[in-house]
Amino acid sequence: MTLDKRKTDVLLTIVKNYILTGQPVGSRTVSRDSSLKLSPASIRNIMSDLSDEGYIEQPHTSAGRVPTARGIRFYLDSSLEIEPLSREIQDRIKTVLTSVGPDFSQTLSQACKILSSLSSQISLVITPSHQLIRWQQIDFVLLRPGLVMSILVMEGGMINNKVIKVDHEITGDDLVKFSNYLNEHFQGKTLLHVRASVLAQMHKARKQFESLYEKALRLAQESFEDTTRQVYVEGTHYLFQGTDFSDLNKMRELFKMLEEKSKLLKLLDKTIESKNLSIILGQEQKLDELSDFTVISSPYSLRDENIGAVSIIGPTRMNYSKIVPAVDLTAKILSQLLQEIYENRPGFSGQG
Amino acid sequence: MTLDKRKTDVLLTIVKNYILTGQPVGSRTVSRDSSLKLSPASIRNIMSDLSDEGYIEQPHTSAGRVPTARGIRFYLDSSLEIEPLSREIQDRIKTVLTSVGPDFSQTLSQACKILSSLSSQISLVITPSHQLIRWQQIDFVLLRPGLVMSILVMEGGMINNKVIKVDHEITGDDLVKFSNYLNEHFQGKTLLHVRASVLAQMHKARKQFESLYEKALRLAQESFEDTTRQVYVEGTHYLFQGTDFSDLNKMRELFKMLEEKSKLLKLLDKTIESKNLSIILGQEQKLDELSDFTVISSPYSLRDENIGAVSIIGPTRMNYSKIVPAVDLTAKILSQLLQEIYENRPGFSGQG
DNA sequence: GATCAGCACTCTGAACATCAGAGTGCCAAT
DNA sequence: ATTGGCACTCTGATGTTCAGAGTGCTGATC
Repeated sequence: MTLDKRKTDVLLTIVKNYILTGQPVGSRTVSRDSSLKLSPASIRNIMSDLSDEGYIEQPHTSAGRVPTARGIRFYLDSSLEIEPLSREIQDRIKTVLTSVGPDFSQTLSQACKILSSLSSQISLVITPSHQLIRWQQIDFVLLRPGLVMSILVMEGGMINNKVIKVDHEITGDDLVKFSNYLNEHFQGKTLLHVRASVLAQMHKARKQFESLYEKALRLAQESFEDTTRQVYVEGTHYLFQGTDFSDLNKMRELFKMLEEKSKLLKLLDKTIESKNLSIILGQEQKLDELSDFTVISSPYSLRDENIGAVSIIGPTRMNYSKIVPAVDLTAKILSQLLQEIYENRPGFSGQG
Repeated sequence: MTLDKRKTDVLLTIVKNYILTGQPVGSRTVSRDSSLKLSPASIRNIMSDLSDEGYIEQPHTSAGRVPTARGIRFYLDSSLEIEPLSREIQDRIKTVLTSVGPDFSQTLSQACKILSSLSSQISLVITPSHQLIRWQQIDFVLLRPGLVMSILVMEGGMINNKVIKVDHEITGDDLVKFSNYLNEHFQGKTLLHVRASVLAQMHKARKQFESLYEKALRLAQESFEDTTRQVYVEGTHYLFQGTDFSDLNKMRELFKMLEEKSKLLKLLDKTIESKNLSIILGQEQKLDELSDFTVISSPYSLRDENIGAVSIIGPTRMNYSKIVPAVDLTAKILSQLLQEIYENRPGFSGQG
């Protein structure tokens, strides 16, 4: 599905102009802005072809052309030149992210804020997938008889708490034994792996282990549940800046979606899988809540494995060449930070 | 600032009608709807007086009248008849709130959700003020050398975590000593009190205590900081339902505010102080971000002391007689739950 | 055969006029 | 005090006109 030089040139001129102005683009504008020296009449012929091929469309007979999702996609794939971020902005992101405390979830929250303010768009950041991240240590604290808090420390310094109901007979000493046992056996594994092992062990447990360890495993399993995953959302008010789309319904749908964590997680988790930054056009994906919106998402990683993602969401018509590198850099810096924390962790420095 | 029977009657008719329709109310409508049997012409005279006294105003010369903040306030103070909630809805709130796990912050989050869906408005719930709630127990967990997690359990079962940087020399044994010391001395005090005591003790510490306890106190102080307070927000999309106000700017301002936790907390914390439910008219309070919006907020309590609040925020024109009791009841049930948890706590059941 | 000037045609959106409807204020009659 | 009547005002819907922007097509030109 390639286009010849002329068509490409015309299409890109249209897309760029549209992104800049938000208005349909006419043949005369293209003739003026394009590098090819053609009269509007010739341009019109080319535009007619592009319409037939589905790259652009007319809101009505006598309007200019507006790029379709396909047209935007072509632009993104073929010619998105990424403006390198100014040294100043790079430093700003870096200092903001390194200046927060030792709690990595706060770093993520900060990443969300800075990204939103840099891009003037809604920003989303998801905490690491429990499926993918390795754990480092688990602790249990007896809050009162029958109630335990589990504290799960992951590689990279992320921390997860959960309050769990247990038998009233379990004592603080039991909990220490539990955590020792679990730390010994499962350190350095992903939660996905741990959960599978736990289930397998529990199966065997009936014969081999005393019931104490059965309880430990059951407790571990509950701690690993995905309920503590988070989505940080910032900058919702930016949605009101593009006053151009009067379609309040679309906005409402979006806000509804932003409140449904599970839906957001499902969408963004998909972007973790792709190696690099991904751009999702709502129109293209037939996502009702996202029609007219675009998601730009880039995964962050630890030990070269993607575990989470930072994203922005905004109107299809946005300044990609400015925003893409911002999302990209934020993700990269997060990865770098994680790696540093990982390498400095106690007891592991020096060895693999 | 009382009004005679006739004026009162006319004003209330106007307010009720306006809340119902959102449209300016004319003299004929009032004549028809009001209980006094007066012709439109007479009504007009009364309305003219009400205008002069600032209870109602005209959008333009030939429009009907719209109540001012003052008019709404009069309605709220004088004649708000609260529809009792149906048994069904009462039960629904109760079951939702009692069905969540042992973590009280999840109960609060659920309260926010159910309240938003019941009222079809944006709902806000704030976690207990650290100034006001008493603590029950503190624990420390050594995450790695130099990094500690503090776990603060409050009366009523609320739990607060914080990750704190400490000296690398502090060991797990030290932490146990710390928590024993703190639990012994400060259990049952409010955090405000504890913080003051800690500061005082630290002053004396130089002479009387060994440096270990100085460290304990310093750690305690950091755990008590207000940074972990939360605001739950749900139902933002409901703001789009009243399509009538095209003023996107107002909406944008509101969303901006909803993202600023500190500002929200400041606003809502004030409502904790009042004994019962309070209604804040943005217009009345000269709150820029809230002009045209109303906040209905009711405190929840433990041991007859207000510690937090549940609220909804919506257009000035909303169904008060339906929403007020919903907010009220939600707060009451939360208080009840807290009380139950409090009374069942271990080691205290039976004694004061 | 690609290019393009020229032309007829279409559609939008702003400007303007018109008009019914809703509401007001005031006055005079009851 | 109450109210019917009347002149007045403002809004919002409707219709008309018109310039502007853009298109598609045709036929001449290189």
